[in-house]
Amino acid sequence: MNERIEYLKKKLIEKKEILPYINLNEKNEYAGWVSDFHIFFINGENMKLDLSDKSDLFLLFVLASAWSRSGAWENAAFFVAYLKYHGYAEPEQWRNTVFVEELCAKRYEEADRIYEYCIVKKKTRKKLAFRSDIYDSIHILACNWDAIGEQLEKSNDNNDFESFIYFMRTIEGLGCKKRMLIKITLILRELRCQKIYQNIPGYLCCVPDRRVVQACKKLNIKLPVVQDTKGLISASKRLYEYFGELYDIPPFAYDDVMEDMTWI
DNA sequence: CAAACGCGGAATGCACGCGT
DNA sequence: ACGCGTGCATTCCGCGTTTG
Repeated sequence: MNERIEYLKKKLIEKKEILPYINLNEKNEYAGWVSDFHIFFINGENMKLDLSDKSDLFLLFVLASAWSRSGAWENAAFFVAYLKYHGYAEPEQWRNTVFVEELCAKRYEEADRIYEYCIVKKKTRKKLAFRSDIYDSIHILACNWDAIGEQLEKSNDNNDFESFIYFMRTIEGLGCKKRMLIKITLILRELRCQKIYQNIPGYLCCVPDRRVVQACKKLNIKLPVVQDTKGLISASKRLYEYFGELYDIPPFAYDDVMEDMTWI
């Protein structure tokens, strides 16, 4: 393994306090993105998802679907905070199409009001937007919620989470074009980080998004191109070989961590 | 000759500036 | 204040090209 990769890992750990999305535990393993959103509600509570809680688990899937869309990542993060704060996190609610339409109709004002109850250290952007098409996706998630839960249990019992990835791929309407792809491993990563299921292997938990792919090019890591489930699994496997319990975070953070590197 | 690769663009909804 | 056009962001996919 080349020294640039070791340097990146070392720097990442050094900068973990500065870069808010790097949530590491005391062993310097990744604690998961949803373990801390770095958003505080006005009642003093910290925005996070406890995945042993049923409705928080639902919100993890909502986040993954919202993140499968284009647009600034803050939009998806604050959208989930909005749902959590208002208690809009029950699959039963989202199966009701009237509820979905009503919420979708007031998405502009709700996005504008977010900073009335969400406090952040540093505002990364002033304007937030809740995409209209994710509301339908949440409805689809809610309608498939029982089957998703069964598939999770089955995968854990059979020690086969690849079939969970394939299953998620069969659901239409959760992603950018049609179906969710690379954010499926994000779901598994968060579940593994919070130790909700015992049999999720680490190599199914790395997310080869655009940022990660570009950093890997700079690091001379040959990442398989992700265009289907098979490619996703092999890319995730490769990332895990290099970064282990830090998953995809080092290449994700590449630009932020290596900005002061002078010896490329 | 099938499988893997990789580029470019479709898809989608919002941001932003401009003119009226 | 409002509508319009252009550009942005990101994922996912089609299809031609390379590779073993």
